[in-house]
Amino acid sequence: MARSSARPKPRPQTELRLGAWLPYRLFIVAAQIARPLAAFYGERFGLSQAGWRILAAIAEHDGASAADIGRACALDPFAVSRGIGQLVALGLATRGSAGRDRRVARLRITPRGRRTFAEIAALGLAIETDLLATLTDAERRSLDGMLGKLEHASSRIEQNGWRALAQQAPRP
Amino acid sequence: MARSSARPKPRPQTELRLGAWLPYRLFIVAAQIARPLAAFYGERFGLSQAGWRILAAIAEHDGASAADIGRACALDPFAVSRGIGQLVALGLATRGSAGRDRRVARLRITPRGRRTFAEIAALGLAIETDLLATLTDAERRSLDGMLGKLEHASSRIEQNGWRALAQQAPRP
DNA sequence: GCATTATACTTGCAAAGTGCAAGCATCATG
DNA sequence: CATGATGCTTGCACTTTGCAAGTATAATGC
Repeated sequence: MARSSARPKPRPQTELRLGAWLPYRLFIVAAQIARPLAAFYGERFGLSQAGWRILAAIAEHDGASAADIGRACALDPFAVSRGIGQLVALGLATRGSAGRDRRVARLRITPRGRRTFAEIAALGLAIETDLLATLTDAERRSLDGMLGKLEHASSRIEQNGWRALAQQAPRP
Repeated sequence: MARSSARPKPRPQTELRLGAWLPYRLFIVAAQIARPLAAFYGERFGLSQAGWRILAAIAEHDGASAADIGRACALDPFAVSRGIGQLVALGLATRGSAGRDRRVARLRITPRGRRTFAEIAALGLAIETDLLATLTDAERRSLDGMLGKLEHASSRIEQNGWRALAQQAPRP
């Protein structure tokens, strides 16, 4: 534990207050945004969250494999497979075969899928614009870099698991 | 992507790329943090996410009612009731009755609950410290205000529902 | 006072989601 | 061409969630 002398360096908070705890605050924002959007694509198109994410992924990378998609939208192979099934059943995507290796799926978005995506994306962008509008210019400029760092750090945390964290946690 | 021109208006992004879309990025960070912590309190204490949140809430506001807790940690009454049941079953909290109105529950944390909370909180704070350590001083200073604004904006978005957003979304 | 309505929380059950073992088809290797 | 690896899918048990209905208590109206 690094204790710095003169200035208040990275605050070494000693108690955890839920409402002030960074992971909780991030979770709340993410959840509050996700719910109305999920209500929209759920009611309107019968899509699950996985379905929407995969649709966005193939809208961007048409012809991707299931593994590609899993990487692009942080879903495990089971969730990807089921989400694809949903998209195919709804007529928003088609399963094809990549030429060389016939094990890998080639996911193609249909015209209907593209229209559906555009409709959800419009709402999604409206939400993003709305959120960004509450920030100052300076905040908007710093947001991207901060999120990048947080993504990287949280990815590392997840990778290492809680046992690694238990080391650096002060003994209770 | 970020273009500094003469017109510094909020960028009107026209396409949605999942990996660059603010709600998705927030979700990923929140999920990547939540998973290892949930694995910890799940394996070690048999707590669910709701259980952990409620435990944190009563550690901070001992003697709160179920409704208070719901407000404090963004859970609906059903989830609160079940979470409390879990905490009581694990011996981490007790259900009592508030004097005046015997409908409202008075949730008290037990000594065991407090020790459990301290142990999880230690990990939680280690995670937070870890995350904050990747940011610059300036970023850390602006983070709190930004999260406050995002919390407020996302709360409003959820309150209004998707129908309100559909108005301001560009027609697809 | 006593019926009616409202509040605070709980319970039960069905639907949806998740995790994981096992399966199938295909490809790569010795 | 047998063996094992890979990419994806399916089945099944388990958990979580959403919601209707239930219980107990309090407040309100007549």
